[in-house]
Amino acid sequence: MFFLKELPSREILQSYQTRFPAMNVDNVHDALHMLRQASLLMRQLDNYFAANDLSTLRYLILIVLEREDLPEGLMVSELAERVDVSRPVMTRTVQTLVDDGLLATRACDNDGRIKRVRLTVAGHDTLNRVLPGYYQLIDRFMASDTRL
Amino acid sequence: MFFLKELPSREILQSYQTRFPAMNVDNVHDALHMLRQASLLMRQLDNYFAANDLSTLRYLILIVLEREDLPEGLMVSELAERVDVSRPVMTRTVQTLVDDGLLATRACDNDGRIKRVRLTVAGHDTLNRVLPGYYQLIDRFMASDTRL
DNA sequence: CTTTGTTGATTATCATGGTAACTATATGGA
DNA sequence: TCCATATAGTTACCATGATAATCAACAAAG
Repeated sequence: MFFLKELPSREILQSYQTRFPAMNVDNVHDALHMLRQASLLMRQLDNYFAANDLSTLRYLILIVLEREDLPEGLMVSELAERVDVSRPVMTRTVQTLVDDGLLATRACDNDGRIKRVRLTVAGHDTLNRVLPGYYQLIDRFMASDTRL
Repeated sequence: MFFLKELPSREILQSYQTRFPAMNVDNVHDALHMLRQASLLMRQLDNYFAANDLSTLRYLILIVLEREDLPEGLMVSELAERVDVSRPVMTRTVQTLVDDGLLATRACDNDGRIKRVRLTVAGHDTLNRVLPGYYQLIDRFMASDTRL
């Protein structure tokens, strides 16, 4: 994600308001502020995960699997649904996590179409290694956030 | 951008808190909520711009140029700086906007390295066509937002 | 005036998101 | 049973972000 370095001031938004009366200056101002804050936090998170051989998506897959904690694991399509990403992207990303030893897959006995994905021990370990710094990063970001 | 469909409840965050005492439950909760809201709004904006032969980046380039309103226009690197995107991406995207007739470029007289980018009439028209719906979309999103 | 370094823009390549189309398996009705 | 349809996963391809390397033009020092 990315966003404007310098957001439009309220004065500039006011001038747009005369051109487009439907707009609400406060709502637009708040929305732009939120988008920028989210953009900055996402960038920090991306960098943090990248420094730990992960990505935001790879992390989310691990955390979802840990949270569900099903011995059978989850289907690729269930993961895609929960993380809100397309199935082809999930297929590809799960494959890289299997290659890296953080996930394991098994064919389903009853249904030949289904592949079940679960965390390996290394996957659990990676999560435990990464989570403290993740929470710390969020804490610091929110503490320094000059919200309205 | 993307994000979890279902965020961890406060209870789940509490249980993580016992494992990782450094984390602040409220901060993490607020941060995750913000990230998801931003993700949902970004998706709506992306769809809106795509339906108007734009993208978020293409829109931002147009709005920055209109806001600065310099007859000479802006350099590619100045645009990249303001929109917070890499210069190669800016080069590529400016080129597509020139191809579509929304921007025009001119070499600088004094300095052969510099290329100045400015809005065409069609570029201005596109902005004016797109802005009302853009503000309306943001207004509606913020109005429906169940913030904390 | 030439060499050296800097700056603006671009090219090449990679990463990671998406959609469309395909394969294999399962399911349900004629 | 057999065919039509649906579902899970994948493959192929495209869009758009990044970084590293390259090219051309400028500037400054010897």
